[in-house]
This record gives sequence, structure tokens and C-alpha cells, in this order.
Amino acid sequence: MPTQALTQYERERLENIRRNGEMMAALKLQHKANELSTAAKRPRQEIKSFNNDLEKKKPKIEAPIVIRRSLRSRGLPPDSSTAAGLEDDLLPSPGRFNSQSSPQGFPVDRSGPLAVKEAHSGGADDRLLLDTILCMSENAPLCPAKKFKEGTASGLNLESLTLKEENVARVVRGRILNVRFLPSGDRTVVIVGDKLGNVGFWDVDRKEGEGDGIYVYSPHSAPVSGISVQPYSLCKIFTSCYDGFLRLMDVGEEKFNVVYSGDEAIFSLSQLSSESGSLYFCEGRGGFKIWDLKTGKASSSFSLHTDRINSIDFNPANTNLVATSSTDGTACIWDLRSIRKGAPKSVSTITHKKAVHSAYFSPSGNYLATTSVDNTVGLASGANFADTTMISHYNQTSRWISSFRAIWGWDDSYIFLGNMKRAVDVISTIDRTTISLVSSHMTAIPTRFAAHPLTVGALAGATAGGQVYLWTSV
DNA sequence: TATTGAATTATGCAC
DNA sequence: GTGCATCCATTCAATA
Repeated sequence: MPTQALTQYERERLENIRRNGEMMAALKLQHKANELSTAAKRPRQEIKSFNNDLEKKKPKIEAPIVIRRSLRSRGLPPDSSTAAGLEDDLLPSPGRFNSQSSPQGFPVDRSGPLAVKEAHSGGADDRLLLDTILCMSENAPLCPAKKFKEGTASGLNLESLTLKEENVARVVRGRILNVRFLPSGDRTVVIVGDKLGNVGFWDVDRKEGEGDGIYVYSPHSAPVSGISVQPYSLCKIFTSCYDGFLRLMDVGEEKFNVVYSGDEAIFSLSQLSSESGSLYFCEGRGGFKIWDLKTGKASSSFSLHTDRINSIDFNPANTNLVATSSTDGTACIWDLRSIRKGAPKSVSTITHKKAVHSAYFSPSGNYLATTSVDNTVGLASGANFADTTMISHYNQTSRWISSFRAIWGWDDSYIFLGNMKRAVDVISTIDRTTISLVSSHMTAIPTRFAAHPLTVGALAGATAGGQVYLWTSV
């Protein structure tokens, strides 16, 4: 390997990986022997889960999670070859860092475009999934990824929400950070991203004889921080990752292409439901970028917070307004038309006592709901969202559990979020009361949620154990 | 102000 | 049912 062509940063990473590899090798010898001898007997879990035959076959060479940090944040001097190194990242170069074993046992290079086949790491033969998505895409080519009938009464009856036994699945192995629905009314497909870099699909409405409907890909080498389905095109799915990569899963092309590769971890990703030319993402400590997909360049770049930005959300009624939530303890609403580079000024700032993990606009755009580790859910409304009320909610998740993020349902009346007692809490915005949805099928704490954009009552909750619970309205 | 270290404790898996 | 490994999240207090 031509080490002289690598940047200092990359050399450090290689060294780190080598050290980890040595340690792993020592630790894993015994572990692997145990694994092989016990791999035959397994199914303890009653719920359906991805078939890990492929996982069993491949030698487990676990690449360490390498979180990208800028030279600046690591207190190192600027490296003149960084830009070149970045270019390098976009080219396939076998044997480079970021490699992990494929199902076939060959190392997978995660620094360039990846074939879907190469990234496929678990679950059934994925031909069926790819064809299903293509078919869904053809049937609903003009179906935008936006909320159900913005702001109008959805007619949801909370008491009708149930969790059926068959609507529980273990989709991925790691802790889920992100859950989404494919925006189609035809067929329910859930997409999740986990801490290990896996992107899992669950085809809930599969037909008899089509297997368990679970498919797993490993396009990333670190936690998947965002999933966004391209508006008007179900077969283009963007994912962002702590490894600094933004990828596009193109179902038609059968590729996980590299859209962007930066030096810092990407913590959040969003797109406008009405426009498909740009990606909006946050990286490092407070960085916000607008990425032009046509030119492949950043059209804007701002520093909006002093710490990581955990979520980005557009106001459905006025898409010039974007809300960001940050570990710096604030959630801000920005007007994209008047944001200034030097000292950006927010339209409104909601201040919490601790980190804010989400800030989402209600379907009508009249409210903003924030979730903070200071044990509150904030509700902002009125002119410039200046009227703020704080609703008490226990948000202390432990080390192994992702932070809670309160999401909106199908109209402005309810907010959904996790509860440490293995329940889904529903806050009514009308009387500010909280009720809990419980089920004996929910054996872990749901922390990240998605409301189906077209089906009222279809609510997916995801856990630290890779499970997804799909609540439905009957 | 930046860095370091302690504390937190749910889940899956193997037995 | 019990015990163990996970480990790179996040916060906060203590330190330089």
C-alpha cells in the first residue's frame, strides 16, 4: 500500500485499525471457536429476525468504529493534503481503511461506490426487495415524502392503536438511530439505520411465501445518523453516517453511491418534500450544509450552533423556515432567505437547560416540538414561535439507549415519544396530558419513531436491540 | 476554555 | 432464570 500517498489523518486511522485488529485477533480466536461450535443451535427469539446465515459464514473481522474528527477539533495543524485525501475517498481503492468483510469473506471497500450486492449482509435474497421497491416506485411516481394532509384533522382514535404480534421484527443487530417509512400507500416498508452502519429494510406487507421480509445492507462503517427518501422517487434513498459519508442507495442502479465525503461526522440529514435538488445536513460541531446534488458541491455552509446538531426539520407551511436542535441546549428556527454567514441570527430560539435532541414542526407548521434531556418536551407556537411551554417528561435514557425524540402524528393534536417503562407516550397538545400505550409484545424501550406519511395510525418505534414495533390503527 | 475522567445501566446472548 | 459483555453516548464535574 502506498502509505506515502496518505494524509497524516489516514495514516493515524490505519495505525489505529491495525492496533485494534491485533487486539481483536487475540480476543476473537477463542470467541470464534465458541461461535462456530454454537452457531448451529440458535433460535431462542420467537420474533422474526434477519437470517444471519451470511453473518455466520463470514469471518468476523470487525472494523473499529472510526468517527471522523477534523484536524482542528483534534488540535492538529492543518494538513495541506487533506483536500487531495478527500478526493481520494471518492475513488475505489481496495484494501484501504474502511474495509470490512463481505458475505463472501472478501474485504469490502467502503471508501467508494458499493454495489448493493456487495453491501448486502443479512436477510433473504434481496432480489424480491429491489423489485418490490421498483414496483412501488412505478405505481406511485408522484408521491412526495410529506406528511398526511398537512394540518387537517386525521381522525385518529388513540384507542384504536394496537401492536399486533406479527408487527414486531428484529430488523438489524445494532442500536437503531433512525427509522423511516417508504412513502407509499401501496405497501408498508420500514427502513432503519443502526449504530453498526447497517441499513435494514422490513417489507411488512409481503405476501405469503415471500419469507420474513427482512433485508440488511452494510453500506457504512459507523452509526447511521440519517435516512431520507428522495421526494418523488422511492428508489433513491439517502443515508448519512458518523463516518463522514453521505450515500445514495439507488435501487434501479443497484448501487450505494458516495454523494459526499467529509472530514467530520454527519449527525443529521434532511430534504425538502417539495424539492429534490438539494440535501441538508449537519456535521461536526454546529456545521450546516446545503448540498447541491446536480453540481456535487455545497451551495451554502453555515456554522449555526456551538455543538452538534441533532435534527433538521422544515416547516411544511413555509419551507423557508428550518428548525435545528443541538447539544448546545438550544433549538433554533432559521429563515433560509436571510441566514448570514458570519453571525447567523435565528428567527426564534428555544432554550433548554440541557441538550436538545429534536425539534420538529407540526403537520400544519403552527407548532414546534422539542425534546431535551432536561426532562421536558417544549411546545412553541404563535408569532415567530415565541410562545413556549414546557411539558414535563422523563427523558433520561441510559448509556445503551438512544435519546428520545418526540415526533408528530398525522395532525397537530398528538406528539409521540418513548418511555423508559417500555411504552409509547402520547402527549395531547390540546390539554397537555400524557397517556402511555403499552403492549406485552413491546419487550424493549422504543426510542426513535416514524409516523407513516400516508397511512394514519401506522407508527413505527425502534429500539436499541434492533427491533421495530409497528403500531397500527384498526 | 479545553481536556479528562467518572458515572450512568438496557439489552442480547450464552448457558 | 442468571450472569456477562457491550464500550467510542452523553453529561457533568474536576482539573490544567
